[in-house]
Amino acid sequence: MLTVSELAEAGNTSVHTVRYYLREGLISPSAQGDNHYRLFGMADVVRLRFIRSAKLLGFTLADIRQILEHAELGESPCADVRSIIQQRMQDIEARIREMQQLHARMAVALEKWEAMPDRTPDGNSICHLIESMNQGG
Amino acid sequence: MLTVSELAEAGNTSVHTVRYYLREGLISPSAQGDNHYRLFGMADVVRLRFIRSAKLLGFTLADIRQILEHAELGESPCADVRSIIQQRMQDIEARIREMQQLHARMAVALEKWEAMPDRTPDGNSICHLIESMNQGG
DNA sequence: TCGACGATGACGTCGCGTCAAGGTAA
DNA sequence: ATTACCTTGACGCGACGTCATCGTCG
Repeated sequence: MLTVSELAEAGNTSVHTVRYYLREGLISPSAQGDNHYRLFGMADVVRLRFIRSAKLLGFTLADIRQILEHAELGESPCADVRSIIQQRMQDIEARIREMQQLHARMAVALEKWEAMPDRTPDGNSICHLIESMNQGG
Repeated sequence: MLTVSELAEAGNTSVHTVRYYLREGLISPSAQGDNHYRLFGMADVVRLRFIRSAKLLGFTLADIRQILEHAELGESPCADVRSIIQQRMQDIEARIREMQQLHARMAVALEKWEAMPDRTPDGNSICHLIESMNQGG
């Protein structure tokens, strides 16, 4: 039987993550020692590794919880898994596009600012560099 | 003099955002009515619009706080502004790369899974689709 | 009188990390 | 006795959104 830190090591993660998953009910100890220590077996290692693999593949913990619940009922979670990851891929694509647009705005600003002299703030503007982006683009 | 909601409208944002900035001390009311209402003038509108513009350019609120503090001391924040945005651009680039790598892993997984049949979980694996990614790539 | 607005305050988001105060193992 | 580990619990992050409860305006 493994302790929390041993389980964390076996699952290639941190004790904080393991404790968080315990709090959230994603994993639960297979046994309790007389000393109140939580103890885990190989099934728990398999489960933790599954959770970590799924996270690395882009599933959220809410996704993983749903998959685990299906699996515990003896149902195949495969259909869920395939449809969830398609949704997550679309999420990621949208976020990448947003960040690329932001990056483009930043590049435009920086290029414009490099040719502008420094100035102290006055009553009309706080930082003329930033305020210049409102009209100019 | 403007109320919170009027200020929010003038700054093209929400009352929640304005109240958050008030809590954080990024803006503060120019006056108080007898009724405890917070009242704002045109200088506050300028300040709020500045904050919103800077956010849209990719500055964090901590960045903006620093810029505002320099500006309030009468110093030019231009050097700060230019160096901060370069840092934020690097941050964004790193995050975009991470998300692109994640997206690539997801695409590989999905393609592999489309050819795999559904299966119910057993003692060895919770979801063979996800566990197949550990060894296979 | 009533609905839209104002105020303060606490809690949720996501996935942990950090810190505190204490008990236990070797 | 020391040190590293275990426990529970609360709080921090970023930038707000949401909900609750209350007072105020028109």
